[in-house]
Amino acid sequence: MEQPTTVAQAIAVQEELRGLVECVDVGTPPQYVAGLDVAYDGDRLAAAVVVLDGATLAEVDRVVVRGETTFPYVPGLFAFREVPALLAALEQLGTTPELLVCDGQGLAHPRRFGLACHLGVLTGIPAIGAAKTTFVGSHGSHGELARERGATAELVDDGEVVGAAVRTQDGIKPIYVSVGHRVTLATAVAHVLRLTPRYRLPETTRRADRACRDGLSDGWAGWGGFLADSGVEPSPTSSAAGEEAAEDEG
DNA sequence: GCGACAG
DNA sequence: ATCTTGTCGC
Repeated sequence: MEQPTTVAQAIAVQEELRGLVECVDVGTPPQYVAGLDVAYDGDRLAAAVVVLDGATLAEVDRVVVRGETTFPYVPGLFAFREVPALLAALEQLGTTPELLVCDGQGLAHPRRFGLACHLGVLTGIPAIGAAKTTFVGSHGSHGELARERGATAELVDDGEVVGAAVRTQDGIKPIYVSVGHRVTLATAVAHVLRLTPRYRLPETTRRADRACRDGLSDGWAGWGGFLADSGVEPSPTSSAAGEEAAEDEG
């Protein structure tokens, strides 16, 4: 039952896989870090995986696949909408990332099995969730997080610490980080801070967002199901100068 | 009971 | 997610 059709089936899958989440650090600091995101245009979609060098944040690989939606957006079942395309993109990758930075929640989910947990468990690759807004839980009463970059506050839901609000830049809205798989919350937060030298969102997320969005524009010339446009191509459009107007937010 | 609800 | 220009600020 890996490709559920109904809400009940999807919830059953989450209940079944949630027990496989590992909340511990494994391996060495990642050399390759991947950002994943999906963009939509009606029932069509483009999923992107962009791999960056963990130390320099330079892009080393990327894959964009296009296809069609197979599951509607249902709060709490978001993963079932994005996972098929993201897995297809990961398979096309010529590199093996050691960390997946997902655009959504990990354990900060009503059933403690958000997108990051789902992708982590299915791939076995350490994964973290980095969301722009909260889904469950709050941090208000648990001490306001300081205005400075690096400040954090526990994200608590139903008396349980499910993640952390993380201020990635001075004086800007925090993002919400949670464990996906094979990582601890502290390590997940550290990774996010290393990936946000300048903007609110991780570089991985920003690059993946741009990639899948561009993938939607590039037309649909007779696709045959998750066709991929991949490889390390000398970025023709985006260059060094004039990239100052790019803001985060969805 | 009513509203809120990752992207 | 997506609809959307100019504008304020560093």
